[in-house]
Amino acid sequence: MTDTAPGPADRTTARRYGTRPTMKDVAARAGVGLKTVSRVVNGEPGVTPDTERRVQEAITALGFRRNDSARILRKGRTASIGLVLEDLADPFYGPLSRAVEEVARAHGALLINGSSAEDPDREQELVLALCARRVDGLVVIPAGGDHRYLAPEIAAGVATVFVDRPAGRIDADAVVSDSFGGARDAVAHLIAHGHRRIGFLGDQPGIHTAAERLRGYRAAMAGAGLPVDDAWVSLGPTDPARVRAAATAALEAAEPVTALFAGNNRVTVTVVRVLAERPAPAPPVALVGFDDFELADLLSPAVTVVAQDAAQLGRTAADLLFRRLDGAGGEPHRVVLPTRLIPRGSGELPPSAP
Amino acid sequence: MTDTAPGPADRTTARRYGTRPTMKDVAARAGVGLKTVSRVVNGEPGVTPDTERRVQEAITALGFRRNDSARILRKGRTASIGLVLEDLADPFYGPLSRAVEEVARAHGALLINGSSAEDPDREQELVLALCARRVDGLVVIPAGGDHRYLAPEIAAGVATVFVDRPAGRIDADAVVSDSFGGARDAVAHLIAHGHRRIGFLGDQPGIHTAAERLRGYRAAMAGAGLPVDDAWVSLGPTDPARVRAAATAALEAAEPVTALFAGNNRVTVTVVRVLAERPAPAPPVALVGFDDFELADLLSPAVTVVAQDAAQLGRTAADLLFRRLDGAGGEPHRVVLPTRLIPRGSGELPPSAP
DNA sequence: TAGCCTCTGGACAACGTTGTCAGCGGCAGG
DNA sequence: CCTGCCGCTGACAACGTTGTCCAGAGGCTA
Repeated sequence: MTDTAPGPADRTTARRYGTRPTMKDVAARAGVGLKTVSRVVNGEPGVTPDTERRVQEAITALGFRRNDSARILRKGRTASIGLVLEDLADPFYGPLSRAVEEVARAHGALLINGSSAEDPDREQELVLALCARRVDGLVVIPAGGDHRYLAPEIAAGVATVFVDRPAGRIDADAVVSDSFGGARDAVAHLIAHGHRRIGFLGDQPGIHTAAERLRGYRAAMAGAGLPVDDAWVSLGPTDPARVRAAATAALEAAEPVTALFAGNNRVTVTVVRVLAERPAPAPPVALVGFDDFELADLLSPAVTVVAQDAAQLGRTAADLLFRRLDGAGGEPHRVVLPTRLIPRGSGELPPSAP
Repeated sequence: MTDTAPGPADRTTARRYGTRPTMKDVAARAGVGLKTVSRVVNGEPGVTPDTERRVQEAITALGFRRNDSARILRKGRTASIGLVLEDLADPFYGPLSRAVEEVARAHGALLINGSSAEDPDREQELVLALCARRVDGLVVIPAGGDHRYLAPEIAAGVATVFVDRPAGRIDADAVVSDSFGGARDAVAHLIAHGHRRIGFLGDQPGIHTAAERLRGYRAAMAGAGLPVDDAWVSLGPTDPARVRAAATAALEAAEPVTALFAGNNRVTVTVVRVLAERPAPAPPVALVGFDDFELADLLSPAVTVVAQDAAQLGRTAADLLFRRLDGAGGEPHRVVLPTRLIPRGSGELPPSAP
């Protein structure tokens, strides 16, 4: 079958379509040995300028490009790292991914990435596929809560750093934001502006950051001696329909909230929409969102947020990863990056009814 | 050196840290042949349930994971595609990248991506690195204007599809939006609302889409018999400082513009800021932006845009790529996706002075 | 019981590269 | 003139997997 494929007329260089020249071909054409070609390609010393020139000519004439799969197989290092995140299309992960890429690039590595879509099975599938590719290291934003499946890989030498959320049921490096503290600050900010009935709309409770932010919310409320009505709190998927329903429920509860704390940027955006769409006589509702987002300052009112630096998160994780790859040992690190409250107006609205 | 590394005490399974078990190890432990392990790992038929069980046990006991580098070397296909774009952190490219990833996933392929940062050299470096990895196909958002360096790769069988902008100086598949038509519609819309002095702020003129949008702008102006003042038009990098300066220049020209057409989402966002910051007595200025963006509808005024579907762009390109990989031949395709004008208010403001 | 067929399992080469090692000149010193 | 060394080059094995091919066991038929 392959032999019957039409090839170029030139018998001496006849190759099937899709078959690339190898160092052997280059060596034959240049009239040198295989290893000499390897030396030239890798810039190793010990090659006469004349020989080198002949090899270079053969390389360009044949359009040779070194096959890195073979190189990787031989050398054992792939010069690539894997990044598993939730959704590349989420504006929170774009900058994070880019930051990881830049660090990788500085270390001469390529980035292979995949979206888990917040599905633990898909996360595992992706991670193991990356391990099979023998990536040198992994940066993982966990979707699942159990990463014991990674233990053999880590033991085998795949450096792994978790970002945004810690690993589940194994001890591993992690770089996270201070979700608890940020959430507590956000809610305390609302309380300081006179609110007593504050709602919390968050991501799925299984997600570590969501749970931490809920904990921060409860801590702030408890700290101020305020009760929390079940109708004010809702955790779940961040699709607009669910968030809309949850926001509406909190706003129309028997004891309606006068302020909302949104657990991440997806939720915040939907809440902004809900608040903007309320019919005219509705009283203004205060809002603080976790995660900054573009144009938050140009909405009216501008949206007060607890900002975390996604790029910094990615950079820190990647730096840690490469330090591990360079041989840094020691116990797993847990790095916690601070968050920053940015008051812009929406969080400073007074409660509409006492 | 390697032999002096501390290893586990168990001599029978002693391996250097970082060395993984191979099929040979599994075969030895299970007491079967190498090929039998291969059969089990790949789910090939012809293995008794009992043998299969023994092999599976050995696999889990040793923590074996197939080395895909070796597999790739042997099989010739990598089941991975490369995506080279400008900046993963740009909200336009996130969804595009995700869409490409989903299509790749449906075909069992991984996605390796890299950001060119709009630097032609970096683009070439990335593309060639991906070719050396023997990706099966490439999706490229070109930064440079000359892709002749890719010709040997394409000839060697690397399927390549360009997205968002066509390839330069080679004939290749491309999937683009109708920049010219979209821009013409946008400007025509402003003209229909009474504007006669309309500015255009675009990306660098070397970028195909920027040039096309400029052409659309000029076509619409010429079509309405309107003159274009040089002070109204500015193309260049999209960093906020430059865009601010350009916008200010157009707004404070001898003949100030009453409307602005922004050439992409980065520019639009900065223009929105500039307009929002103008001191009170300043007359309102109409605005239409190329590219939709999140929350555009919630600004005041809401921003009228020419929307292009980034995800659709990516999906279409990836579909085309995999069709090529599945053997679809024929001349290079040029797919042009339509744009859609979404009136929201900012484009419908009347000119402030006749 | 001989012969044939099926089914399972294993030996071996090959993929394209790099590391090791040995050979072959030429040149300087004795 | 011989010895030893050095600079350049190439032969060969190995990396871990898969495809090809063959051997042996066992069951069936004649």
